[in-house]
Amino acid sequence: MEETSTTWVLLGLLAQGPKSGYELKQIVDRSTRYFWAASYGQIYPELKRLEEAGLVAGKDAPTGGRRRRVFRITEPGREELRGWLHGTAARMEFRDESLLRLFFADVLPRGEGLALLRARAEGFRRTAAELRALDALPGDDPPFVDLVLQYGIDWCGWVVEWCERQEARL
Amino acid sequence: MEETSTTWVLLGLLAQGPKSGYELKQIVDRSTRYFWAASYGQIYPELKRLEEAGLVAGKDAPTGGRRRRVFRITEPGREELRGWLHGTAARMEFRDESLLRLFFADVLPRGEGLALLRARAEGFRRTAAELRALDALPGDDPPFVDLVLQYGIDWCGWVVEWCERQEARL
DNA sequence: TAGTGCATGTAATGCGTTACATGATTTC
DNA sequence: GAAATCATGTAACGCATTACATGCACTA
Repeated sequence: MEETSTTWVLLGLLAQGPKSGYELKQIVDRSTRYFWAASYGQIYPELKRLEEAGLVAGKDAPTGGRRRRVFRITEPGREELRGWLHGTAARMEFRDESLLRLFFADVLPRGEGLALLRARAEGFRRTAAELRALDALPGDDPPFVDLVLQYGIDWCGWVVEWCERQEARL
Repeated sequence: MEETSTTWVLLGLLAQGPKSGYELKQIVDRSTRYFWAASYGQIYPELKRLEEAGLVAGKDAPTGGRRRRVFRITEPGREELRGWLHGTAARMEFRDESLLRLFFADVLPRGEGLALLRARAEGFRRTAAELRALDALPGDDPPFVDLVLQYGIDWCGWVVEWCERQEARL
């Protein structure tokens, strides 16, 4: 099976326990979407592909008359996941508009350029608050899940400080 | 005109002086692509659109018998660019595979999880070196262009330290 | 004269989101 | 009984990359 970018999110989340497509989307939106997004249009077809490849197994599990399909990871699926975890190639892509603005700030008068630094700091302050709220949510996350959340918070804090430092310097 | 994500890179780069589509691509690949990529398949059609909208002006400037078309930004183009620079909405998207790996590291034995931290640090050490090489290149960049490069270098350094700190802690 | 770099452009393809259709259940 | 939420799925669309076609110019 040809792996897509959603393969690993789904396999990784299902390794923590069986879930429906809908649940997977909810979880992604509260966790990985900050560094690895996935939409319904990818999740449902990909689950089908994973099932055909035998990496996950789906089972009908309706709640009342409402249809529902829960997937669990299979042993070959776990194997595949471990293989990927041991891999080294790490795709990495960013699209950071406020950084792009900063990059072109030379066309503006000095003061307005510095305002862009302030705006960037402000944006990251907001994201930091968002992540701290996620952190404060009840529920006990496994250590590495927690570590990554902490990374996000620390990173936002660092960016804010960096912007403030540069603004002061210039 | 409907703005796309390439609109601003092109307008911003052309604000620093007239360039051909080919040159724009070269510059993007050595600078903005770290936080804002653009390919030929976007650049050439977008230049055409920008010209139709009067935001840039193209002129044939062949070198010998080799055809070549150079674009400069117009006053309305500059206006448009300034408008965007003053905007606040800042799109921001990441795809960071090594972070995704870390997020799922709980399925691995402790030691192998920590190895993922080391691998991440290693990746960022390499990127830092790449950026420092760009920085060492001759040529005098405007202050904010330089600032953004410095941001990249500092950020990579911070990530490396963060990973080392966490590895030591766990 | 072969290989590399300059230069433009597009077609095919793939990735990913958005919006929608459908319908059951829960909550107010 | 209206609204929100659970739940699945797909079609249409837009964004972006890749690969290719074309051809000139330089250099080893």
